[in-house]
Amino acid sequence: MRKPANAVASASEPLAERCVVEAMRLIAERGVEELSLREVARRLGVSHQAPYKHFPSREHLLAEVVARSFEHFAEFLEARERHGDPHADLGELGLAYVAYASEHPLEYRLMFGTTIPRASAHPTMLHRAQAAFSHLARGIAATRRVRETDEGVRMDALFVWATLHGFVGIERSEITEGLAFTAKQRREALAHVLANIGVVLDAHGGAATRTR
Amino acid sequence: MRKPANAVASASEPLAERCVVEAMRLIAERGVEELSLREVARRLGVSHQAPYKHFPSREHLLAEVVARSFEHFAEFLEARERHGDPHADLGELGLAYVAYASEHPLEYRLMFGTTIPRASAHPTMLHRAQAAFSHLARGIAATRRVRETDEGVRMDALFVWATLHGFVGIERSEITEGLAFTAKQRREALAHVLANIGVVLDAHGGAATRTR
DNA sequence: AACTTAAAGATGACACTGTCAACCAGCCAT
DNA sequence: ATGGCTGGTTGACAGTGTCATCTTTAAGTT
Repeated sequence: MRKPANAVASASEPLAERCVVEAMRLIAERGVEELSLREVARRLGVSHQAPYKHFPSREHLLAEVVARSFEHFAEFLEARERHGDPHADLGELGLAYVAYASEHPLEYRLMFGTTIPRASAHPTMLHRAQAAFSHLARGIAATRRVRETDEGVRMDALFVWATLHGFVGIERSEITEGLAFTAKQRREALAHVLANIGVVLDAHGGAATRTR
Repeated sequence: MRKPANAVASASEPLAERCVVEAMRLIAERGVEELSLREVARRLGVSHQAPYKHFPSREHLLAEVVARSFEHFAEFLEARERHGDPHADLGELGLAYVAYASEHPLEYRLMFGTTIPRASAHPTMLHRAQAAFSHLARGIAATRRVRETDEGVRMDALFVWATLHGFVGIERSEITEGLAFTAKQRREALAHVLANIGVVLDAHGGAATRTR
């Protein structure tokens, strides 16, 4: 139904796919602001108008790239944990979240930092985000004796997500660099934030994640 | 030393000031992506190159606008609280933070959502951000018997900031709309997040903020 | 087999952008 | 008076997204 994620953009691939791959590469090289349909076409050795046969506008191509990033993100989260113990799994999930943001800053910034594509216009993107959220809610619910749809679980999931998201967002925005935090302190900050999350989950549910 | 913040951009103002004001207006109207130095110049009835005498590039003008937003933000936070009780003040600070993001979404998004201007290149912007941060740290320190520069206070300030920032970021990004949260639940979510912050601060310092 | 049709791609044009270069009016200090 | 600096103008250039208009090529239909 879909091409495998590790497919290489060879000349035999359909142009739409090659456009997406090349766009991601271009963003990785020069940043999302520098993404240009013409440059994509140029690198693909194709006329500057060819991509328009597959994407109505630059924004639509960007939205497709963002959707891919969400997919990649979900796969990344899925690939971790599985320790058997729900509490440890939840801790691993938090670490994986931050690790992804740290290892793939471009894609993370694409997903949460890009204001260009209005989410409501691209439903598949929302669907992917929803999947990631219920992943988290499931992890929290597993540490208690309640369902994933439990009100408290959903509230706490929102809290955890907000905290992690906010942390990487602030760290990414280079503002902390102007705040006289050393590199060591920033690493400690992550541990501190995760520990605080543990405190909250501990207070609301069963014993929470251990920190390190 | 500085023009009053509510100054109107009349023709008698220096051009640099008028550029900033008009840029903010333009961003409010059409979004940050549509900001164009030429359009600013056009609306000011001045040549398209005139703004370049005051701002080396488009990015520098944007950085100045962001710096103003930080200033506005700090003033907004400063205008609240003052109840006498440090704990209540801290709670008010949290509410004010979220209120600002809700009432001035454009400026908030400018401050934290704009990836365009690399922060390190614009020191005044960083300085303003630092001021906002120490405001928060001061609020937390006031509830304990330690200084604003205390390590634990700074870590907790970072945590609080991250949580609030992440919350408004997620709420703003329309992702929650795809998550089947009702409007009432989202209001409750704010209270829940603030309460969780209170739990953490409570665990680390003196008795923390009350919720509602 | 001949003809129709629609898609995929190529060319060219237009309005718009940021930015570089050169030029010009004052003004202030020497 | 004159030379330089500051703030302003005009003109040009390379890029960009996007619209309109071909050309080719492949798939169907009769």
